[in-house]
Amino acid sequence: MSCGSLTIGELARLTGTKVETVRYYERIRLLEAPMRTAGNYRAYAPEHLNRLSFIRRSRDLGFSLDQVRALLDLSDDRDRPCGAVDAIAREHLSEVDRKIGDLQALRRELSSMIDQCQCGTVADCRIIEALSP
Amino acid sequence: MSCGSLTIGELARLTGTKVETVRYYERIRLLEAPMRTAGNYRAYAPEHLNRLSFIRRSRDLGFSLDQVRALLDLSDDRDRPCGAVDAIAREHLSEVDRKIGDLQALRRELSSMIDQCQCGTVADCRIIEALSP
DNA sequence: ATGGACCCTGTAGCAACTACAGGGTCAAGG
DNA sequence: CCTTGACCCTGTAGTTGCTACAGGGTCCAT
Repeated sequence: MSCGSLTIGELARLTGTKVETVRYYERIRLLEAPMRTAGNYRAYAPEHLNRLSFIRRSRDLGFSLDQVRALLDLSDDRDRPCGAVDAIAREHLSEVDRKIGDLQALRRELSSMIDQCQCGTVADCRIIEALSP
Repeated sequence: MSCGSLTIGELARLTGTKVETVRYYERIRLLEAPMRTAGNYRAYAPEHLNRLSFIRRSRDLGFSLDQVRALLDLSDDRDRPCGAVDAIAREHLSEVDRKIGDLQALRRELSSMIDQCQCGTVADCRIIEALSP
């Protein structure tokens, strides 16, 4: 596309996003709707590339779309103190910690279940037994 | 409810499930549809309680509904060798291990981001910077 | 002018529930 | 006997974060 603007496919490739996902982000107003060409194609400006990169990076770090929205809003207001940003990140961190803890507990249970399996018949399978009431 | 049968609410309470979830399990044919009373209420037998307890316990251990379905099928066939049960459990364990690894990597990134935050203004916030392209 | 790669809208699907709306049933108390 | 409130019924739509069509239009090179 001419004049430094990008098609949706180019934007998607540059950010490692699927085209449908870009349109989805527009629909839920996470990414601003771009100008259209004469043929009704979306024409993205460099700001859109920045914005979408930010979104992808946040998503890769496991922030929810609501959290990403909040981070985007905050990042636009350059003079504001960044305590709120910190709070979102810390909240997410403790969420991740909780998930890790849950999964580790689950892992212990699962693996002790598996260790007890003698691989005989289902009738005396310790795994089935462990799952039964 | 009389004669040792349970209402959906009783079954739900006994298994720590929501009533809607019990109905959902019936709709997707994970839990067999029970008899009905004269007033069209579901009347669950003790087998249903066993079955649902098994489902809940499996779900709590993070098995997917498809995996639970497979485990239930296997557990019904008492004479079959239990290798298939073991395989499902091991597959799930490695999935859990992968998730733990992913979350730990993510945790490291998040927490180093947070450590760098000086809590000044958004303009020089390291978290926003780390998320920006 | 025609082929193929791309783009458009709109809708439906995934997992695994959860939350109504709008009704019917049942048991206890007055 | 009647009412009240707790429970039950069906059916549908919402949640999160996409993904996958269907059925069309556009653009560019050959």
